[in-house]
Amino acid sequence: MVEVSNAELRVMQVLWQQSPQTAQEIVGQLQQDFDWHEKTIKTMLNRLTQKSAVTYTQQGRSYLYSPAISEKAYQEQASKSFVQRLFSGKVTPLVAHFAEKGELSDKDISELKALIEKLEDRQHD
Amino acid sequence: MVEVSNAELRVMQVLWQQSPQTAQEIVGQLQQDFDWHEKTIKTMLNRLTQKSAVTYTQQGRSYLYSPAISEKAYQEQASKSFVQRLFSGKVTPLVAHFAEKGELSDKDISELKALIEKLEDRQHD
DNA sequence: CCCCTTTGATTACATGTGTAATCAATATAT
DNA sequence: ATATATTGATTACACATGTAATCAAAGGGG
Repeated sequence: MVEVSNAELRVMQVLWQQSPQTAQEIVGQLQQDFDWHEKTIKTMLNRLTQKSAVTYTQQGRSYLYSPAISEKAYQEQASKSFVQRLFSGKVTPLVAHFAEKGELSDKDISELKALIEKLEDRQHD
Repeated sequence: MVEVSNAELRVMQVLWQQSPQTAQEIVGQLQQDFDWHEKTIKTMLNRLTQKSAVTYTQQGRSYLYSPAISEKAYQEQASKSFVQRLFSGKVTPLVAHFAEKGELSDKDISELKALIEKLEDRQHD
């Protein structure tokens, strides 16, 4: 399983949003949100390619970068291991925390409700 | 916000389960689950006290350790920042992943349902 | 053709983390 | 009292991470 650090994740997210992109484009995207030096971002791209989390194709004198792992796959893997570590694999307590802290909007609640109903239907198989 | 590493979290969990405990007891607990050297665990206790995640009271020649932050507080803080980082703060997509992967038992589903219903009631205020 | 710019590659360096070993103070056994 | 064992404190060391600077190769401008 590819380990992506916190800062590296930001780079992945830019690539998940759109790919392929040149380093220059990626730097542009990230600098809209973070105060990161271009060199710093290049280092991350380098490390991400080394970990095979990002691939590239030569494009003239520069590269075109793409994610090598999908956002969905990453989210699933990371969520599972997070919930495992903190909640012994149970997701309900996590949701309960959000609920308790009033972090759920009405929209969130109805989405969750819809999700649960779909799951209940599936139980009747 | 206190940053607790992965390995350190294991120590915290032992203390959350029961406290206070001596280093020896903590080592005993952890070695049931992990192949960690006693020295390693002592180091973690030391680092945790330095970060003020764990407190202690002198007990003769040794210490009695206790968590300085509650499990609940830690879970809340960590969950919030995790969901923020990966899902822009939305918890539903995380639950959806679990659902999709069949990680939810019937019991999980009914617990979630009960939770949602309670939340809906609250909406009627 | 030669110099400057751009781009990825390499190197740097402080701090965190996993994983211990050694040290120093103290209690204990003989 | 002295040697030993125990306990926390200090030191060690490799690898990860955040944050860049420098290097080297390759194009572009004059």
